[in-house]
Amino acid sequence: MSDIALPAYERVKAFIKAQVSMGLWRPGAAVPSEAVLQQQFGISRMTVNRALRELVVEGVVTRTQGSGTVVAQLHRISSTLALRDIHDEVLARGHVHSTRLHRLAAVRASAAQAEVFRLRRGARLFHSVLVHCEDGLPIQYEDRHVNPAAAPDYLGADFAATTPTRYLLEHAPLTEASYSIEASLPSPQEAECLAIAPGAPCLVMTRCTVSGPHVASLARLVYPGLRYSFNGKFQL
Amino acid sequence: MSDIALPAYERVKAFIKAQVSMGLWRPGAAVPSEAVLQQQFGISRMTVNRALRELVVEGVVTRTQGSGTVVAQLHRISSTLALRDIHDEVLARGHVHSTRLHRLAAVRASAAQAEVFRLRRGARLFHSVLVHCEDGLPIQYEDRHVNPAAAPDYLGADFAATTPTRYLLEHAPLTEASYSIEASLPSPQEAECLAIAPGAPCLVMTRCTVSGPHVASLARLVYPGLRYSFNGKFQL
DNA sequence: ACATTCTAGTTGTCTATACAACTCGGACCA
DNA sequence: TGGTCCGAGTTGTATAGACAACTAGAATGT
Repeated sequence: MSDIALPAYERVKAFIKAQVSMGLWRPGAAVPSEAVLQQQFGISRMTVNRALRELVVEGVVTRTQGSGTVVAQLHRISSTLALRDIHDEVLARGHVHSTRLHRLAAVRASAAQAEVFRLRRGARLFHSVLVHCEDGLPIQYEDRHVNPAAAPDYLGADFAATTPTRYLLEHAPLTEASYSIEASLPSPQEAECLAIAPGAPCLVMTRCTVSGPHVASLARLVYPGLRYSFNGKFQL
Repeated sequence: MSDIALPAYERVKAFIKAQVSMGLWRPGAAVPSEAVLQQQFGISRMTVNRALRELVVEGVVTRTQGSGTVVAQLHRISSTLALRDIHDEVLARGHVHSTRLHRLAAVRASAAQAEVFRLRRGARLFHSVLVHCEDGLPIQYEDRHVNPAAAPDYLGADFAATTPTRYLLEHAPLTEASYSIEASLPSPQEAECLAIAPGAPCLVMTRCTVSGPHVASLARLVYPGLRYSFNGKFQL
């Protein structure tokens, strides 16, 4: 097709992927050793090694030192669910993004919040509530608590010009993040802000980010179930 | 900590990640060239090159031939949402998995289905409906259509002993998959099978898999929103 | 029969070198 | 002024060789 002079390591990768994809090499089957592939392709071992290492990262094969290389059991969907700023996301779809700020204040941590942030109960936290719209239609209700230690000037941010996600990425470099996605019903306030019925199902993403030594932020992101979906794709 | 004699390329990776994580090198900032790092660490250029290539895969930096290496703008969450068999998933949690088969039959493709499967309307498809339980509690309603060309013996599979996901992974090697996650309300039948109220919100994953030349399967997986969530984690 | 040792084969890491491909800015020229 | 060319710097790919670390099975000895 479009493979004029593909690099050698890509040729090796393509060859192995083809065998797996066609079902000739089934999960658990042995892949030829580096020495064999080196001879078959007439290239150096380091080049073969690079190809196989990259296939490990892609989840196509697994390798064991001393033993050999085998086709991986389950082929992962590497969905790379990006921690993407919703502003960019909307723009990428060619639409207009706008924001309504509902609340921006300092609060005291509840017991549950204190535990998440690894602070003591009653410690100072920042609290922001925004609604994000795509072409005027609400698509995300963002309820966020922020650790002042990670972003001391959070209350002074201009959320007409930037989003909390972007502000935090820029002021509190990300070292770790975890999330959970579930379905639930919106609270009365969330339903009103999103302009949906109280019984309309919603996608709720709860996201916790860590920056250096601090738990930086805990966000509850509510999406109207009928107007939003997470999508992903995987290719061998 | 636990870093006695880390490989040289890991030391370089750790060094760069630390600079980024601590905010000393901000997104867009230039990373020292391979030649500079080579001298600083007293190692060969190939080793530095490996470290930087791996950081590209991990989404920490971006590189441009001729220009240089810079800290990536947005740090991805590489959640590797696995196409994991629900049977294994339940077992991994230390619980008991069981299955109820509701339907297993050949049907004719609707117009919409024909388009997804790239077949003509009225073509033969297999249709299976199962409910998966964790410790007896329903957690997934699985409505699946399968392309006979990809798995001709699907109707003969023993879904008391295996799951459709596993059967297909074994009989139709995966080359591509796409999915979409959204929130919605269950149909009356789905609500009954999952033993939830008709108004209870659900997570719905629609998943399409491709095997070689065939679109192999289209599945609608319904999870009770209150009993299930997708989780992911990312670490720099 | 059992435990130990050895060995061939495999992957993991690293080096020094080489050339190709590309970018970007400055020098040069019209 | 404006365009062209060149060259230093950078990343991309590839090689041949070396040694370390590990596995699994064969050979050996008790």
